[in-house]
Amino acid sequence: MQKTSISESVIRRLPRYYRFLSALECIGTERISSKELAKQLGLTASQIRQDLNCFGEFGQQGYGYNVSALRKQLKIIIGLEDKRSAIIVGAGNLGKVIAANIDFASFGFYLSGIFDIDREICGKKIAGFTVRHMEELPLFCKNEKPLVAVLCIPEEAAQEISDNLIGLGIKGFWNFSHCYLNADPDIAQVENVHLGDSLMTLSYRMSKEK
Amino acid sequence: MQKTSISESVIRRLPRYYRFLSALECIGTERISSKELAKQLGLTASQIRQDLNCFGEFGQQGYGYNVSALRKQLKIIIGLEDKRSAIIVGAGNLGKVIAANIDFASFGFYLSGIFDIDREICGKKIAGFTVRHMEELPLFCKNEKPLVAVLCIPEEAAQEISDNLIGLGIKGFWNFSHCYLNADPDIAQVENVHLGDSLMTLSYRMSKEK
DNA sequence: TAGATTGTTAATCGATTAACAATC
DNA sequence: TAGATTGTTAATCGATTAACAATC
Repeated sequence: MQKTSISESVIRRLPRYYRFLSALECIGTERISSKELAKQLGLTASQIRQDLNCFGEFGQQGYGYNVSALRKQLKIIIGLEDKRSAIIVGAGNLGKVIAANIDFASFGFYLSGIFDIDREICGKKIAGFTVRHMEELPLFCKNEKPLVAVLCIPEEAAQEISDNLIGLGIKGFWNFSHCYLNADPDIAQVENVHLGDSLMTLSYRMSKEK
Repeated sequence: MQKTSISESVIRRLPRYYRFLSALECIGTERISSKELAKQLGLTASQIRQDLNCFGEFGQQGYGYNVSALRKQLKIIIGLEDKRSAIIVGAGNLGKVIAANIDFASFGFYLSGIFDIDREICGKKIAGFTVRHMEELPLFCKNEKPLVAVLCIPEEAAQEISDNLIGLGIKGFWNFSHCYLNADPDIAQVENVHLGDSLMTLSYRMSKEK
């Protein structure tokens, strides 16, 4: 189905393609050429054709790409049609926002539980879920077998907790704690969301010293 | 002070260097070689030396780099010692989390105001700031001259509001709305935080179809 | 058929890595 | 001095862009 190994740069562009095609489909556009797509996304037509051809031949000479068909393909490629169990670990402000605002279903996940170490928070309802204490994790994971953990915990706790979670069968982390997790890529995938780094790059570009 | 133009890849690595050096300084490490730094960060020594030499000569042959001196330099390079006014636009869940959890001062910014369009929210206190109505923005910007706006608003509103803000003198956006803003890089810098795209890349890597 | 646009190969460009003289 | 490690130039690698035959 796909070329040997897809580069990180290509993977990072897939969501943009998918979102743009979704928007096109919404407004009823039926077909689009790589040239037009490139123009709208600020890329080159070559690049888009190269990227898509990593996964198959989705276009037609002389016509271009069918918007809904290509969108559907990308949806499958990115894995958005899967239904994978996810838990949130850490029910502070950030955990709450994510539970309430991320539509996991549209990313191929469903939320199956929210955990915190603070007994004050446990028992409260967030986004329809009763927050459980982290000591319930082993049993919960044994039964529910969540695949992914969203880490909304402090930096200091992240490495230890993620190690434990790997032991409980977690295979992927969406990591909001301010650290880079150390995990064997054969065992677990880590997607770091490093808000501080993001703000620093903005700071760099705003700084006068250039 | 610096080579003609710094590549995006280098800029994205600067925050990691800075954070790692901060951690080293915390535990009292005085010097470090590019070799050791590379090992710890999963990069190559060459790359680190190349990156740093974009900005100056901070090391010493036979010794390596002085941790606090290099950290200090990076702090200046990234602009973290600046004091730039920032506002939050959109005081929903996300705006609240950012107001409460991001230590703007450590990134070279200070929060000067929080705005929302919903009159229900206006007047309430968030992180010590009284939420103001967005119609106060023109006057506020004229007086306070904020440089950066953190956009915590829905996708549909983002382009229009950011255009208005540019008209009011805003020169940079930390954009949490789920869209890519269209802004002339000569006029305003945009740093997009696209949580959906981030989760999609994790989805891709977790998907079985490979 | 003629025009358009793909998939794909070749050329270019830029970023990463390796090598090494300079020097602390 | 000898060993270590830098700054920097050269070599390699990979990603992007250009070109074009295939074909709808």
